[in-house]
Amino acid sequence: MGVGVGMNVTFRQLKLLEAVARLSSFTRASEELHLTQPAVSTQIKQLEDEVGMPLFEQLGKKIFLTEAGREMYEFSRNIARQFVDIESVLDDMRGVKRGSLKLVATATCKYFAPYLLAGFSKLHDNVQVHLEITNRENVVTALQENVPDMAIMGTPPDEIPLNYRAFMENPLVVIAHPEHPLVHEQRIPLEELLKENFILREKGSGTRNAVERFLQGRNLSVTATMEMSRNEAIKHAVMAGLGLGIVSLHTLEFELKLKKLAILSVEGFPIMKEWYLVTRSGKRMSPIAQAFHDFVLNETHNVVPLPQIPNIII
Amino acid sequence: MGVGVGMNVTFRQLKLLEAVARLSSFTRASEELHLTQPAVSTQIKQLEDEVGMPLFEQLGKKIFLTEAGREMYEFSRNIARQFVDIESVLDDMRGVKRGSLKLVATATCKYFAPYLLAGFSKLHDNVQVHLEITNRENVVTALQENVPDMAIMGTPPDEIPLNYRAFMENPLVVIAHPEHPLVHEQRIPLEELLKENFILREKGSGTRNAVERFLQGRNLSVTATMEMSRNEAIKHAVMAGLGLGIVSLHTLEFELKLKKLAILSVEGFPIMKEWYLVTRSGKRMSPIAQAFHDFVLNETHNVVPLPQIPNIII
DNA sequence: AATTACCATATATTTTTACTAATGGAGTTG
DNA sequence: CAACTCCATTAGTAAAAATATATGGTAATT
Repeated sequence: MGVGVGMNVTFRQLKLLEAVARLSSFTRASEELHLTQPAVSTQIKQLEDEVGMPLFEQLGKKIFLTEAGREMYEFSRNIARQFVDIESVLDDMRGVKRGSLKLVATATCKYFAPYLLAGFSKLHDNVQVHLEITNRENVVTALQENVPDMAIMGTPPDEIPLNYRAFMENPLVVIAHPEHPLVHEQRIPLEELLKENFILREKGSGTRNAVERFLQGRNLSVTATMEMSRNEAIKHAVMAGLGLGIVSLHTLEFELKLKKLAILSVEGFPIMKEWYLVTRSGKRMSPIAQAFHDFVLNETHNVVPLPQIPNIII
Repeated sequence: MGVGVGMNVTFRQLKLLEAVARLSSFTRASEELHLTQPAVSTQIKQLEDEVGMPLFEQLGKKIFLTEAGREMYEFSRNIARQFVDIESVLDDMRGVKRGSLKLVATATCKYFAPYLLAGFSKLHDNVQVHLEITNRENVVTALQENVPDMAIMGTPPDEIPLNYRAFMENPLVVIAHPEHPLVHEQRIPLEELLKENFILREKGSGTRNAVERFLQGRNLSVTATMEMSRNEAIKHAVMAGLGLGIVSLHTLEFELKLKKLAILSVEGFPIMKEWYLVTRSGKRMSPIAQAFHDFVLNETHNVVPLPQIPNIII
């Protein structure tokens, strides 16, 4: 059932009550509110009917509140106070001063998404940003359930109607141990590359899909000697000399600087994917979400460090 | 200035918001509130215009609250809660369960008014009763300023328009020291009485006025050898043998029982005044005030002990 | 007694609100 | 793909609510 408010009191009546009580005059209240005096009289009368007791009494020229009137006056002050509160909350929300932003992103985003959040947070003090990093499947169900304001992922799903915007390149590169024999070759043909052992992400992962689509376009395919569900695990396997890997360049910031891994120059690589900002179509974005959206589209390149590909001329 | 409630939100809109949010459906909300779906849509839209942000979003078939919507939902719950509170307060007031009653009374009332209050209080637990005993002048100004719900006095003033109802007799009697020579005479003629010394209330007091009017009607007058502003003082003076006094019978409860004072049998006495329950005309009596008014008119004789006049056959 | 200040009330008018009916869009379901 | 659900929107109409205008009463003021 509903709220159980039996009374048919309107805010307007409370406003009038407040004015009349404060000014001790129907006439002056009517002037303040740009009404005629009878309008005030009838409204107050209706309120009195709702309350079931007189709220004012006129003795001679003077207007007094009855006891019920005093209660209702107090009540209307309380209500007014609540309005002031909610208004300031709404003002803040409109001004992107306050609120929250909930993001969901696929695993690889953890290498750059924090830079985006940090940059955005710096601009909006009282905005709570929440980022959940999870696998692709969970990202999709989160979108379906309308949990986040937005998602960040490499390939928008097609199960649900979505809006997406690419905002950054996502180069997939082949990585090898720095002392791997292929490291110093240029423009390695794919056929040659595929003779190597590969440590890949599991089937169904965005990266794996992209690789397979890429090879399929050339009537080739790859078999993984090992499958791993974490980029970190793949990198370590490659560092351990167990084979080659294919990962997003974003995952390699430190390993390249420390020369723990090398990027191979392979024909057709890097596979150029993109990172997408994804919202459910029809989603009414909050001012904050909109602000973040704009921020990402305009400022990503200023905020996210993309590792350089050192030994390859594209 | 006013309350500063800029928003033109109506209570109705909040009710709809609450219903839509609770049922996650415009259509079902419209059914619950016996409205059509477009009516709900337009009201919510107006509310959204007031707020300046969308409150709901539709994704697929499902309706979700936006963040602003959640704030407004919370807000409407708060408001509804306040309404519930005030309603119970008003219910109590209507049922005479709660509230306050403010009385003002002239000095002599202190001998019986407490019995009225006690009797009334016994019937109404949570009613705060306040009684102020003061001189006649203050009672009048209190009435003028509309401070009390009601006044109790012996002679209603004619300076202000009033309603008054007599509720109890107020016999004025002549008192003497128990060994005064006149004590055993019956039907003492006034002329003889007036040869005595008199200790009277000051001019302008209700008792004094009544006495003077009474004598004036018979072309007589009295001069006070002493004037005192307190009934207690008069009684003590009489007990001390300084002369005769004229006081309300109500003041004599204990003195008669203890035979400290005697009442004389005087021609034309006791002067029969009455006690009046006085309200400003036009005063809208609260349920409590009304209840007290009725109580006094009906129950006074059960509650107030009126001393018997022992040695006089009226 | 006349005037003034103030509120109540009746009637007329305007504004708001809601309904009906119809349509369209978006998404879900069979 | 068709049928269906749900909400948005529009137009026309009816009903309800709020307001204005005009008038009258009461008490204070002169």
